[in-house]
Amino acid sequence: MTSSLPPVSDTIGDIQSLIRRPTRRVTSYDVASRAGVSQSAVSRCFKPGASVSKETYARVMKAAQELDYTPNAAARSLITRRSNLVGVVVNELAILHYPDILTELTRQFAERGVRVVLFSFPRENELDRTLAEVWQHPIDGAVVAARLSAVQAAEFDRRCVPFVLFNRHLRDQQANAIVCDQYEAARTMVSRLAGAGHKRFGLIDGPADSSIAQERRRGITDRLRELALPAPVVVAGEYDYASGGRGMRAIMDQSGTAPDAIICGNDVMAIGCIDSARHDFRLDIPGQLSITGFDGIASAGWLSYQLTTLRQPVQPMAVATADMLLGLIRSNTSYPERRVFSAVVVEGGTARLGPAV
Amino acid sequence: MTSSLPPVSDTIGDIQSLIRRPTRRVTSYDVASRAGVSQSAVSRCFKPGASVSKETYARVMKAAQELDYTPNAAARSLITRRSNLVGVVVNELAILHYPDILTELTRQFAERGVRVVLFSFPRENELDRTLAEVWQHPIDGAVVAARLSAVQAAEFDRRCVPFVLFNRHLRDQQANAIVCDQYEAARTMVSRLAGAGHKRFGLIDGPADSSIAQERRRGITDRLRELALPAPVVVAGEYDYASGGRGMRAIMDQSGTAPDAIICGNDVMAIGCIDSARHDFRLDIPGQLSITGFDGIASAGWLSYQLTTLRQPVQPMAVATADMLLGLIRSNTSYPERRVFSAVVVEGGTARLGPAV
DNA sequence: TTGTATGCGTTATCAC
DNA sequence: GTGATAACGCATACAA
Repeated sequence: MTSSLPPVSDTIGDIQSLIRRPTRRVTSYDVASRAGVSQSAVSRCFKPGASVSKETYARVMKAAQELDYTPNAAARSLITRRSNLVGVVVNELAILHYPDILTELTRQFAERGVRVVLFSFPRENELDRTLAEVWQHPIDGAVVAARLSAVQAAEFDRRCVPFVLFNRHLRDQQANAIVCDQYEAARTMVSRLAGAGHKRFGLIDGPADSSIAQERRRGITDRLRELALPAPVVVAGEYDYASGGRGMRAIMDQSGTAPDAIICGNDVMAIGCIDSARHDFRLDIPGQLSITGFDGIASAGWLSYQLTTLRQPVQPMAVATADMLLGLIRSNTSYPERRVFSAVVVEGGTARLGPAV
Repeated sequence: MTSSLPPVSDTIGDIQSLIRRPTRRVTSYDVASRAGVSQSAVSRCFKPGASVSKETYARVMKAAQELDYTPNAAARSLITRRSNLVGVVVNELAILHYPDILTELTRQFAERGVRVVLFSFPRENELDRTLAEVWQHPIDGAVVAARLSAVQAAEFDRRCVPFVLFNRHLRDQQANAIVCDQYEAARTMVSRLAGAGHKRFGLIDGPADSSIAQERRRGITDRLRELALPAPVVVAGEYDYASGGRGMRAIMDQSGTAPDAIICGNDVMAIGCIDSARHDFRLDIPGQLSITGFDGIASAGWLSYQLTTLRQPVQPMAVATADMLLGLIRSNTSYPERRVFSAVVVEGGTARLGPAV
């Protein structure tokens, strides 16, 4: 054991720990010399399907443990061209309002030996800056839950970074995507509400730059038209709690009276809408007014709300996302595919619904 | 331009995009030959404070843009020993119940040119497995929002991975940490409640393995004792919504009647507690019962709750965390320091409080 | 300022 | 099964 090797163990609370020693990193050579084998033997021991004899393996592992050796990730990925890291590009608001998605994606990737690097951006128009960051980091692929332009998508291809869109489409272009069918979900909700006799609808819409909001809105208006019901009163929202209350008041302002039902672009706004309907207008929900949301977040189930909503199957979608992205990374080929999941009606207590068809 | 260079541009929707070409990556050599300079010149152009002539820089950047060149992160970090990646080790539940922390940390690190790799774990006893993952990845440091044992902390030191504890302590040992003073916060809340005349207290405690819960509990019992008030009725909770309702019912079971005030280990449980108090027991909050929480999450402010709670200064804490960790990474030295922030009382509408001292 | 040469710590390709 | 040896793509010391 030469003196250039780092100490094997360290006393806890040692004075040395105050000043971090510029200790040389433990490399596979250190392990090799300690175990009395070649460096390549050490390398093989850390590769899953390699051919090493039992005893060599044992000696190497013993030495490795004594030295606290872990293969250098940078060196490894330099040669394997794999970092076992994937980027997740997502709006900050999405994390705050719907953390389930990030949590589930992280879990699914982790179960497959891959870690998530978070690229959150505050506003959709800062996406370019965020993407510039993405290229600087050693990721094998990316999950993109953001409105990607054709140019931005092309850059992923040029840089050979496979990606899967999460709940987004690419206009006029194929791309791998995992989506929940927002259009169908919206139509379903309208049908169920209409089935219970609701005729006059309000809509607290999501942000203009949200493609999800657009699809939900389109589904609502299309279905209402088919049912020969009047077009909804639409007011703008920003997906946050305050937007729900503002939207409720705006609808009352415009209509003078409450509609039969208000469909909100997401659960958080629906909750804000309920609170405003109850506190500001003393309305009985769902007696005088039905209110529904989209997403199926945890707080939608709280007793004070028991929101009637459409739950996105987050877990299956995350599984599909991880499988698809890792498939792309491993196979290197891509036949663009969209996997479409359906939302599930949560029959809460904030809306009168007709029977499921 | 030799044929081995990747194509500069690509037609969108091209059939080639269906089968991802195993194109060679663009390296600094490609840029160098295109710009007619040496590889090291290219390298220097991508280093902030390097000495390069205006024209060389311009030619290199032009070539780089034409080729879509980005320095290979793995190769760079192999030599610089920096990945510009930090790990965040955190419980999944924390993300779901309090996503603000992760969002704010990610934002603060991003503003400093560093990205976050997420290491979430489902249960505290799976931390070891998660830490094993941490060593496999090229991170420059870590934020640890988990109960670290002395052995686990020592491993960070041995592996020369600087870390900052977030809202945790290390028993009998110094470590860098950013914390919110939970003990003080708990005492403050008791004082304010006692100041309004509350005498009989209930506590819906956090999980046994949560050090935050322990401190909050200790603050509560200590302050009650000092005020010569009876010890609180304590029931266990798991930090989730259901625990709040269960806790409320358990307290009623044990006491037969409602106490004057129930302090909940976090906001989510407080919300569950409020819902149960109102729905199950028809209690007026805060008329018949005061209920308080901890954290200051977004939904605590919703009209249906307007929870009286203690807000953790998440943003300043995240700033401090980023500054401290990056300082440790850059300086390589460490004089263990704790930066302690105070929680702020949010005078909501779910508790009668005495005057602030 | 610029180019040459070297090394970072692995994995992969060979002979043996 | 094992050990030399050659990449991987960059940053940097040093010479020019």
